[in-house]
Amino acid sequence: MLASMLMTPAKNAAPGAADRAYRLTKELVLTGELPGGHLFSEGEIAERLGVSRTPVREAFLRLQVEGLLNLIPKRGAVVVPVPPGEAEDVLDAREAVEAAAVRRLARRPDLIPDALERLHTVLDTQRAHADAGDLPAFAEADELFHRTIVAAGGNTLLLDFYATLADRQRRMNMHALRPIPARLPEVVDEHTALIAIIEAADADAFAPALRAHLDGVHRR
Amino acid sequence: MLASMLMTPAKNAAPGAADRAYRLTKELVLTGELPGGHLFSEGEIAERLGVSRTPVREAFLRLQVEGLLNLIPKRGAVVVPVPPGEAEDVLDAREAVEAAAVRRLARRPDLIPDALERLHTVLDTQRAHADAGDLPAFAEADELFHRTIVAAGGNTLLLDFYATLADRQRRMNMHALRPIPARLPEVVDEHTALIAIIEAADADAFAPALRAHLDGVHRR
DNA sequence: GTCTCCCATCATAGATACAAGCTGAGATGC
DNA sequence: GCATCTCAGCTTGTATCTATGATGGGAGAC
Repeated sequence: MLASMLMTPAKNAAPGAADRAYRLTKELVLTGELPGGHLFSEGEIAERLGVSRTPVREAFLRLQVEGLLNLIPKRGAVVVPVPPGEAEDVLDAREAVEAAAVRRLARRPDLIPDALERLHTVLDTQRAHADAGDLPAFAEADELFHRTIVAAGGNTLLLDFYATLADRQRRMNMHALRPIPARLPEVVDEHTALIAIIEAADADAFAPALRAHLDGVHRR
Repeated sequence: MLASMLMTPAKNAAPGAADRAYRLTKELVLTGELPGGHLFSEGEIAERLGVSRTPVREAFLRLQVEGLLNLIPKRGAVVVPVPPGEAEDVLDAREAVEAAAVRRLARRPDLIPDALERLHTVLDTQRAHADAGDLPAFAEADELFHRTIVAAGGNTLLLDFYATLADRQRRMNMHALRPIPARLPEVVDEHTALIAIIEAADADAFAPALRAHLDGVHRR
């Protein structure tokens, strides 16, 4: 399910018409190209990809489960609009999930060294992107950093859930904020501080620090 | 998405072959009638329900997204076995989600009175079932109690996620433990204590109390 | 007896065909 | 002009059909 997790971007040797339909449609929704509330049909996507309706149907079902599409029985599919308060909900959920991962680490200190190594690697990458001023790459590294924290906890359920949160965050950011170049070093510093807290296995200190960090980045 | 949330158990006027297939298959997996690791095919379910394979395929896809089925390209569907450590993961996740809900309540005290009323109602029901010694009803009320806490937080994302956790918990309990009659009053008492903490809006006290409670019930 | 290769069998993936429901625009009556 | 009725067109839901891939068991070589 999270197959493309840590592998190189291009890998899937599976052409799979259903997957293509899924990815395309999801991308259209997440980027806002299909705006919230928009009604469209399986046929449109099918034609656009040159496939039959069957794989598109499959894609729509997955997206409905993810809560991005609302399938109306004999009418079509509507893009679920970003609900009011979604930003708050996503941030709360992210905080809860990441904090849970760190709590687990505090209980299982043997997992910490490996986690630290991965986090430092990601952070180095992110710092390089910040220095280079590459905003998209920076944002991607940022997402990877936080996901790495969650992955370090080793809780598959939380990791999968976190992936859906990242999707929603991406969709929101599309319409709202983009990273401010001047703040990039600040973000890197805060990440460094988070790593220090993880290293100290101080689970109680992590949650407030993370909240402050997320607030600063996403609620300015 | 969580349409059947608070409505009476049976209601959906939509016969929908796809839904029937979904519910049947999910039940077979959750009850363990289809054991973990078992390989089966769309055709079996299709024949059993007297429908074509198409709606069954739909059901299988949903179950794959939920992580209960693993669809192998040209082979069939295997029931994902309960992974080792799943119990720990579910409990950690439940703790994280419920605690997040209570943190939100602590930040939004205006939501607390309504939450308390709902919780007391559910708890009364549960107490009655305990007195009557109705174990299944007690277990159901127990699940509703905890879900009510999450719902009170008003975070749709967390509530939906929590529903999937409840499914997994149900599946695990099928193979492992069942409630011990002698402990029922104790559970009610602990729930009462949790409500008191919510009433006091003491978010910091909630997480440890919940962990102790869940440990007592599910990790004895 | 054991290993290898080949193919009959079975399962999915996708395309196509068909049935049934919803909707909105235009016709109709007043 | 306005309300209502009707129906053509579009969309989904399900069934059926075809192509392709995977597998396991048996024939045959050794």
